[in-house]
Parts: sequence; structure tokens; C-alpha cells
Amino acid sequence: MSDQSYDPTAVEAKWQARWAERHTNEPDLDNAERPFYNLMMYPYPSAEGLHVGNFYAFTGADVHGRFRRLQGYDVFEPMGYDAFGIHSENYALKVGINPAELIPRNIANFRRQLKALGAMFDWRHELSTTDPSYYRWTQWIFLKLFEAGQAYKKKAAVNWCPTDKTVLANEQVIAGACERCGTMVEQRFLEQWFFRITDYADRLLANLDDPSKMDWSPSTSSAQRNWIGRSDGAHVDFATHTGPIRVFTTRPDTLFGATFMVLAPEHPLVDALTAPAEKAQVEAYRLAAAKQDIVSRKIGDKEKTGVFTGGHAINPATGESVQVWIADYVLMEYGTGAIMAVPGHDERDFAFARKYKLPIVRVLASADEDGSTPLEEAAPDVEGGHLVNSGPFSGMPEAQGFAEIVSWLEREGKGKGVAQYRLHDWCISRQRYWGPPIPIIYCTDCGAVPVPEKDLPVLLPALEDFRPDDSGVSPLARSTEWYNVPCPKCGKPAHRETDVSDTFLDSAWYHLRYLSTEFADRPFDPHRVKKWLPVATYIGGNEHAVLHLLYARFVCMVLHDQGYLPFDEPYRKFRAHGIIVKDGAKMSKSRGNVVVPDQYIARWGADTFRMYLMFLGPFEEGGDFRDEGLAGPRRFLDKVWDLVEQCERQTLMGVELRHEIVVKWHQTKKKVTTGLESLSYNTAIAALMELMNALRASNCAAREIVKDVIVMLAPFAPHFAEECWERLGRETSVFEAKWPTWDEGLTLELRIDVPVQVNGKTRGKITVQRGAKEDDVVAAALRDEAVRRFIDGQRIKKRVWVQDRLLNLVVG
RNA sequence: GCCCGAGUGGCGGAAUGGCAGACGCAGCGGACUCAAAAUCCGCCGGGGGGCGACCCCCGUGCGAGUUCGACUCUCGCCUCGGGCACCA
Repeated sequence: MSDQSYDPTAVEAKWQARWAERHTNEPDLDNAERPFYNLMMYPYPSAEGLHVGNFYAFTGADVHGRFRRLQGYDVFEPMGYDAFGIHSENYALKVGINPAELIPRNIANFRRQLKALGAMFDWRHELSTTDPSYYRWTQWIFLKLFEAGQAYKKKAAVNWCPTDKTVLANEQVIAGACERCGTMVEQRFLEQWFFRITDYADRLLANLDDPSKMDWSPSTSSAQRNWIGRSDGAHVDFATHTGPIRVFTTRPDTLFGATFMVLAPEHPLVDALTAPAEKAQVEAYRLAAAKQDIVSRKIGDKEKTGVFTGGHAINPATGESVQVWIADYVLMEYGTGAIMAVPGHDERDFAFARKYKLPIVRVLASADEDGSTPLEEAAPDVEGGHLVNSGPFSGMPEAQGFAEIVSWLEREGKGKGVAQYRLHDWCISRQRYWGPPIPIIYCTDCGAVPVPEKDLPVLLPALEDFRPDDSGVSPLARSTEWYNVPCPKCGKPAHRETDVSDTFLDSAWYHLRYLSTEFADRPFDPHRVKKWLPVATYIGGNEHAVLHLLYARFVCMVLHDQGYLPFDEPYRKFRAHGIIVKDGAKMSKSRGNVVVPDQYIARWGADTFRMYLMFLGPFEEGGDFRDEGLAGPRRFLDKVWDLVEQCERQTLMGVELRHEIVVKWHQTKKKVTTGLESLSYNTAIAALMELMNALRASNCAAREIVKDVIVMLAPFAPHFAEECWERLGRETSVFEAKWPTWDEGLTLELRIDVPVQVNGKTRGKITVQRGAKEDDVVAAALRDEAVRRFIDGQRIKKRVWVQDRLLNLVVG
């Protein structure tokens, strides 16, 4: 290869073939000594192929995996396909081809692209969620959750997308519209399977703050906290003639200011409370509220409306009778579906009270007030506030009032302190075709019977017509020979559940399956689980912060509690990568600025493309993709190529190293290592470029330095590094090499240019030996003409000497 | 409204409280060439001064503060990106 210029196409083809032949990227899963599970989010195999965002994420994760490999870990880096789900099915509907036919084609294209990237995927463990050998175990997981009492069926108001003709999880509804097609969702009532993720709300929250279990990007943890949405407050019972109405409040300290109550229109006590005279208007209001979709109900800034039921309740604190209203700003699905209205200290209640002329009482006042002045607007936060008009609690600071009213309620049996969560149970039913059938059989005698494990998988029947319809029943019901089965318990005629499960159930456990894809008789092998899990590093997009990542944690916890897993958090370290934009704008088909990776790889080579992606900005922040930018990394690789050639020609005598070069070399090893550790790939690459420039400037092609450059380059440009390694006369893969270490002492220069400041402004510079004494430096500084000019005979009041860094003289 | 990020040259971006602008792109000037590309060398935040090696002033979204010293820390704002939101 000598004397030839760098030809990425040839180099990449050669090394990809060798890696496959030599099984370079296939760790021994049973006997690995230092297992390191490097996971990235698997893609859904679209017809368009992988886009640059996928390549960015995968490259960043692969760089990390290759770095760990070079540090001596046995790295397992698998890849697969999230091929079930609405996205795949909708596309199949659009082109009129069964997804079972379409998906393998898309996967073949994805595999081709993934191989071109040159990542260290272990192809022996590739998986697709649509393989019966995979979804058999997805169904098994459903059964385990069912056994644990974590799966249940209920009729519920659900988000129905009229375009996709299916139920959507709350997480899939964005601003009232289907996240996929943008259609406004409607409210429907259907029998659905749910998982009791709310049982785990506190644990899901607590583990986020446990560094021994989780080291996650703050943005991701924060998104999960918001999503779980814990509020601390109290349940309070208000007595009525038909029994108590229970409310949830986060402000028990304002209990004395509760001058009326509001129930959600659907609240079960409304009928009993409504006075005959008010019946007509209550019914009309309830009807109007029911017609609204779930979403527009929740739009916050609209005019408050409501009607009086004619009923009354007793405020347990004041003993006074208060009116009970219904209004659609109170939601049945949060808290108890009923509130105590405190108009003095809640904006919504205030607006409502003003509109319907209900009493407003002030129960909080700031330190210098007695609370006698009427409120002009709601005062939810009173700084340094204390309770007023609150009987025996008057005068107490807010926090104390909160605590004492709660304990008073508990003593009196009229309420108790509780936490409330925003999180809802996870609805996993989908009335669609392209998913794993939920393994349940309905029998008129035995009810919902789980399919016995030996009968798994429940195969998805081949359907000619797999279009969803408006009935709310899955297309699977159309296959009668599939639908009708004997009851596994009693043998009488029964029928299958026709819903399939949510795609997020597939992805909630794929990290468990990768390790054990060759085992047909178990979902995951316990020894491998113990050796390799939890995942050491997981890298992916933050769009999955509250969907996939929360569900995967939940499933892991349940499996742990059932004794299947020895840990309860699946991903020890998670890092969210940034987003790539093109020329400052979001990529979109309509804008025509979508970057298709293939053409860049064809033109520049995968290594240059990888380098550029990792160099264009901090990995966790993303960056701006500009075509011109690829030239930089490519020029850099060309220069390294030439340098390697110089080494090849070099005699064995080597090159005498100047101390500055040695320092630069050691500094680079340190910077690249720490940069890779913290995913600061852009600065790691910059450090390599600097070293390169220094070597060229001093015309120094020292073999031992060039060798290190190649090793440090290997995570970013693996094919290129392998080729250079070979040209340097090495016979094994560069990934068998040891990661370079540095000598801390050699990262420090011998002679240092110390800036001399006068009153904080740099006025001169003196060169000193490292370790120079303060007095000597000051003396030298005072000989400097520029420094003297600024001191100008003034007295030095203070001198600040930072060893080997800086001298600051304060005068005046 | 609440919660997480972020704001630095023409552009992407660097800077454990210690010389702001590393590295790269683009641009400009020069070398090589019949010419162009590639490559190599040099310049490259703004303003001002000096024939010149150089020198001075200003400058990291805005305003205060802490400090010998602030892109970095504190407080108060503004803008952008993301999450949550009639959530009681």
C-alpha cells in the first residue's frame, strides 16, 4: 500500500470483510472477563432507510464501545430492529403490501447501511421484534406481568385516533393530536389491557436519585420526574347528606378558605347530590362535557364554566355549609375528581368565584398584614406568609399550618396526608394487526385465561386484509380459525384476545434478549444476565425519555420482583445525544434538506463521515451538519496517512524527540482519554488534530507517537486505523492494542510563559522555569518594561501568584 | 406558569475562577501550475495608533454582585430549544 493515497472505499471494504472473517466483534458471552454491555437504541426499519440522525447516534455509541474495547473490556454491542407497530403497519397500508413481506426488505436495507457504518456490531445477536422467536417472549413477559397482578383489563376513556383507528397511550398524544398523523384524538370507551405502572411510581422516582443504580443525563431524569408528577398534599372528606366527598388538595393549609366545592361532571356522586330543581341544567352540562374530546377539556386558558348542583357539603374545618358545583375544569382522572375550591389562593377558583358570585375568603397573609384587606386577585404564593382566618391555626407560618392541619385532619378522621401522581397506568392494548397478539383466551366459564407458556408463541395469523376499521376491534378477529380456540382450562369453546400489544412492550426488554438470541427455550439466559447486565452504557435520543425508558424500567422492576432479574434498573448509565440540524434548520422532507448518509459515505468514506459527525459539536448537544465541513476531517486523515508513510520509510534509529513534542504527546493522550470518557468527542478529535499539526510543524514522524495517534483515532475511524496499523507493521487488529497511557509529569511544560497582570489586566509575559519561586517571578516581572510602565511607581498592595500559571500585581 | 438545557468571531464550536476565541469550515494574500483543482506557507473578533517588531481601548445575551481576577460563581431579567401543564 506504500506510496498510495488514501482510498477509503478499498480500505473500508477490506476491513469490514476481515472483521467478519476473524469474528473481531464477537465477544465470548459466557466467558468474557471484563464484560461491557454497550447498548444503543435500535431503529424501526422504515422504507426510507437510516437517516443521519440514526448514524449520529450509532456512531457516538460505537465510538464509546470501541474506546472501552481498547481499554481492555469485552464489549458487546448488538443491533436489532423495532419492526412491529403502527409506523410499519401504516406504511404497509399505504403501499398495499403486507408488513410481513415489507419489513424483511427494509431490514435488509438497514443491515446494508449499518454495515457500511463500520460499527462493531455483533451480528450473531441481531434481532427483530417481529420474529416469532422474539415475540414469543414478549408474550411471556405479558404473562409474567399478568401473574404478578400487574396486568388488568378495564373499560376506560381512551384516546382514539380516527385516522390510525386505534387507541393511543397518553404519551402518544401531543397537544391533543396523534403524535404520528396529527389528527385530533377523540374520547372513546373501550375494554383495554393496562399495566399497573402507577404502583411503581414512587420507586421509579426514588431510583432516579440513587447514583448506585442510575447515572443518567439530567434532562432525561428531569423529564421522567415531570412525567411521574408527584404532588404531596392531603385527602380531605367533606360531609354531605349522601356521604362524604373526598377531595385531593396540595394546599391543606388553605382549608379554612374552601368556600365551595367543584366536582368533575362525570363524578359518581353528582346524581345523588343534585337537587330536583337543578337536575335539568346539571344534565345539560354533563352532556356537553361528555361530548368534548379529552383534549380540549384540558386546555387551560379558556373561560371557566360550571353549574350549581343544588347540593351542599360541610367544610370540616369551619363547619360551614358550602355549595357543590360541577365544572369541566375539574378532571375525573386526576386526584379524586373533586376539589375544594379556595378562591382566595387559587387562580382558577378565583375566576370561577368571581363569575358565579361565590364567597372569597382570605386565609394567607404576608408578615406585615393581618389579612383584613380583600383580595383583588388570587394569591397562591404569599412570601413569608402566615395563616389568617383559620381558627386555631391562625398566625402559623404556611409550612407549619400545612403540617398541623394535616395532623388535625388525621386525628379527626376527616382526611390524611397523601401523595398524588400524574402518571397513569400504561394502556398496552392496540386494536391493530401488526403486533404481538396479547396471549389471553376468553372463556364464558373461566373468564380471561392466560395462554399456557407451552403454547407460546401465539402466532400472528397471516391476513389478506389487515386494515383497521372503526369498530374498535382488531383486524385479528377476522381470522375465525385463529380466533376460535378451546379454553386452556376447561376445554370449552372460547376465543382469543384480538388486540395486540403496544410496540413499547417489545422495546421494554430487547436489551435482555440480545444476549440470548440463540436460546429457543428461554427469554434470557440467567448466567448471561448476571454477567452482562445491567447495561453499562445506553445511548439514545431524548424523545424516548418518558416512553420507552420509563416502560423499560417498569418491566425490569416487575421482573426483578418476580425473581427473574437480580437488578431493578436496566440501564446503569444513560446518555441522551443531541439532534443534528442541517444548515441551521431542522431536517424535513418538505424542506428537502434531509441528509441521506449513503451518498456521503460513498463520496467521503465512512471514517471521514464518522469523524465529521463526532467533530461538528458536543455529542450530547448535537450540531449543524454542513456539507463543507467534511473536508476538515478528511484533510486530517490524509495528513495522518502521509505521516504513517513517513514512518514506513523511517530507519530503525527513530527520531530524536524534542521535549515540547513529548509534552504535546502526553497532553494529547490525556485530553483524548478524558474527552472519550465524558463523550466530548469534538474536543478529543481537536486534540488529535493539534498533535498532528505539531508533529508536522516540527517535521517529526516519531513511530511511537504515530502509533498512539492511530490507536486513539481507532474509535472514530476504525477502518482507517486498522489499515494504518497494518502499514506500521502490526499483524493483529488495532483493537487488540492497549490504550495509550500518559505520564502526568510529562504533560507539563518545562518553561512556561507566565502572564503578568497589573490590576487584573495582562500587561506582560515572562518565561520562567516550571516550579519557579514567587519572589523570583516577581523580581523578573518588575524588570519587564511593559509591566513597569503600568505600575508607574505605585505601591504594590498585593500580589497574587498562581504557581506556574499567572502573576497579578495589585497597585494603587 | 413550573422543570431541564443553551446563548461566545462570517459559521460550527474551545476554555479545573487565571493570556477569551483551541480545533475546524468559509474567506483573504502568497507559493507551485500554461491554467485550474489538489497541496503548501501566511492572515483572519471590533475600533484606534505606529514605517515596523509592536502598542492601546472595547468585546462571551442584558443588568447588578462576589473576587486580586468572572464566558465560568451568586441574584434579577431577556431570548432560543426541550419536557410538563385547567394536575387541584
